[in-house]
Amino acid sequence: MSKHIKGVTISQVADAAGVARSSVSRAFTRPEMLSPETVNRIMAAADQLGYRPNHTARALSTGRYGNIALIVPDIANPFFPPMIRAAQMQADSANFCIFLGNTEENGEKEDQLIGRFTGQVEGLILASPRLSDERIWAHAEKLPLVLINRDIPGISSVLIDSSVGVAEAVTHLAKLHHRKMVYISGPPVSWSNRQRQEAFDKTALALGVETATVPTLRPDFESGRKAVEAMLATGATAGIAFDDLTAQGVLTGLAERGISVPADFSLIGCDDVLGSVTYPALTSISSQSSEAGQAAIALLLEMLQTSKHADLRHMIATHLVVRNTTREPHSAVTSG
Amino acid sequence: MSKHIKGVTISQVADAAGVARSSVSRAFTRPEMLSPETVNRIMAAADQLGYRPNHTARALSTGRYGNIALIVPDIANPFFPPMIRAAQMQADSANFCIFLGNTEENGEKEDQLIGRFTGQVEGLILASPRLSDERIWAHAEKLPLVLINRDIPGISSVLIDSSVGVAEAVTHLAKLHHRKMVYISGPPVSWSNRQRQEAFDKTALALGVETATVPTLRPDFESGRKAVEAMLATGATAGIAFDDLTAQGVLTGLAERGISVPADFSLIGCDDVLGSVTYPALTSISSQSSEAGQAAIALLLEMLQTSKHADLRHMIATHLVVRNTTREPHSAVTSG
DNA sequence: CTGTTAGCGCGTTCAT
DNA sequence: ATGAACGCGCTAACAG
Repeated sequence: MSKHIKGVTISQVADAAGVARSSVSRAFTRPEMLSPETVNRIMAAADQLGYRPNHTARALSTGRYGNIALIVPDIANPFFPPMIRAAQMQADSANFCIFLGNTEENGEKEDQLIGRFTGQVEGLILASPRLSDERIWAHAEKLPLVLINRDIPGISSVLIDSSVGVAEAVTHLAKLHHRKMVYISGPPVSWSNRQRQEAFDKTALALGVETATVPTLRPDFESGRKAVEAMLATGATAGIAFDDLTAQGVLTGLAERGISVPADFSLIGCDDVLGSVTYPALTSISSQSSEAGQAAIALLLEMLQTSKHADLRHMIATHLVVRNTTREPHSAVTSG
Repeated sequence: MSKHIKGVTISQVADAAGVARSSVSRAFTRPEMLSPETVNRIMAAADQLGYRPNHTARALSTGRYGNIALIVPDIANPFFPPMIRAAQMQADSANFCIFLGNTEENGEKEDQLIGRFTGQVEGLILASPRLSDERIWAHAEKLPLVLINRDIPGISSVLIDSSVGVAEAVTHLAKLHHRKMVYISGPPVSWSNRQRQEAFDKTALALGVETATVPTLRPDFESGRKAVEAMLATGATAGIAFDDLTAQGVLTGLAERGISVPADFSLIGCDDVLGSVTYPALTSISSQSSEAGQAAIALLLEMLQTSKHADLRHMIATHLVVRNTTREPHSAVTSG
């Protein structure tokens, strides 16, 4: 019980205003219950003393913490900042504060962070969690939980349906006469990755084009760069990367080997977070991560106001944005 | 006092283990005070019931919240994510949680957020605050506070000293024989902006080159794009933008007008957060925002452990990274 | 309308 | 080594 910076308490205000503590409390939460006169007197005393209601004490008493935790694998991945920003704004408008957690793509750290948040959060948002279904279920049992980019029965989630976009991408490449394509994959435990891989395989099969898959360690620039060798070894003439960051790494790796894009190799990214800032401007599968952030908070707030364990779902569409990293392969007959 | 999801309390564990509440408390905070035997018994009962100490109740009792608030103007600005990430990791290693606040470049919102955090954080980190010195002083009086990119007497801060980098940039351009340069400025209340503006003016004056300044509304892509017209009207042949985002907007605005970089105009950014992903690869003034995030938390933790209102300072150096957006102007005599 | 009384869940003296 | 009692700052019943 170390003495910290003197926080003005409700009692001091009560004394100064000559009323009971409860009246001060009411002045701040239910002013309509008090006579305007006393409210004024209390408020005057309050901001003259510089009183601010103590969030923690209030939370302990009401059971409502007014906080939400948002946990992401990697803040530095450009997919997340817009999501975090949107979540922040949505939470803000409901007077909620946001705890941010960064797991470094690590499931254990995720668990650890969640533990640290329990007892001060009303709900949890897990974006692209790397945790097992079982662990997530366990957490959802103790706390309202909304997932982003992960589909688990019985748990609310916001899903970016990239299957449509991936199908468009594969079709686009097939139309350009690519006969063999490679998928540069993301984290194996990532739902988005599995979804993209499946859409990739399925569409390719339907169109009769050959496929290959190259794994990466993490969805980032370096992993993409390092994947280039294995990627080229597959003999594919075009590739779709798990995300834009990986694609950007691939782009660099190819340039380092003197392989020019799109002349010698066609590449498509995912998430469309780099916009047209890469060179060549990256063809990518667009999703709105900001919408996901906004929707997740909205869902969670809705769950908080009603029954805890609703199983709501919010889908977000995707589509292909063609820019300058795709073209016909050399082997193809120039069709016009 | 609505009944929420059954949180296992210390009393339930105490009953289950057949001991007093205080013993359970001790088992979690001062195990050495108890006999190993009872500790075991308590722990067994605890994690059999799924008990987790309530962060909030503990905070109220000890006065130590274990939380820190980090407030930034715009999460989506690529300067901040690395900073946030580093801050997060540093806080993590000290078992602190991080509240994230996004002010949308708005001073009032900043005030409002700080208010919402009081009573649940032990300290505050304000990154590139848009608040007045007076308001910041007021806050610092009630709470340990560390600033990033803002220099106020008596308040601890982490400063990215871009004056060296800016001087290098101006010198670099002058050596290329540019005779008139323009500074595309950032938010007027931004300390970094003032610092960069001053270094720009001072160095230019010393080198005898003409200068001009063009204001922008916000440090983002759109503002940069819109500033191009005014920028060109100055007749300058080279420009230094407040940050990379603005520079990127300028780059696009120039391209839209058919003005090629660096052939027709030379451009330098600040922060070096876009790396070589722009085209042409942007020459920029490098700073390590991640170091700032890490240092700010370290400073704050240090302040928490000692006297509250220390006035510490941490400087971070910058330097020019030359890439492909600078060249001699047409008017210059080709020197070799 | 307003004051009085009980807790919220936990840490911490003070006894034992 | 352990238990009983009090308080952190605030909200919420219950009176009046």
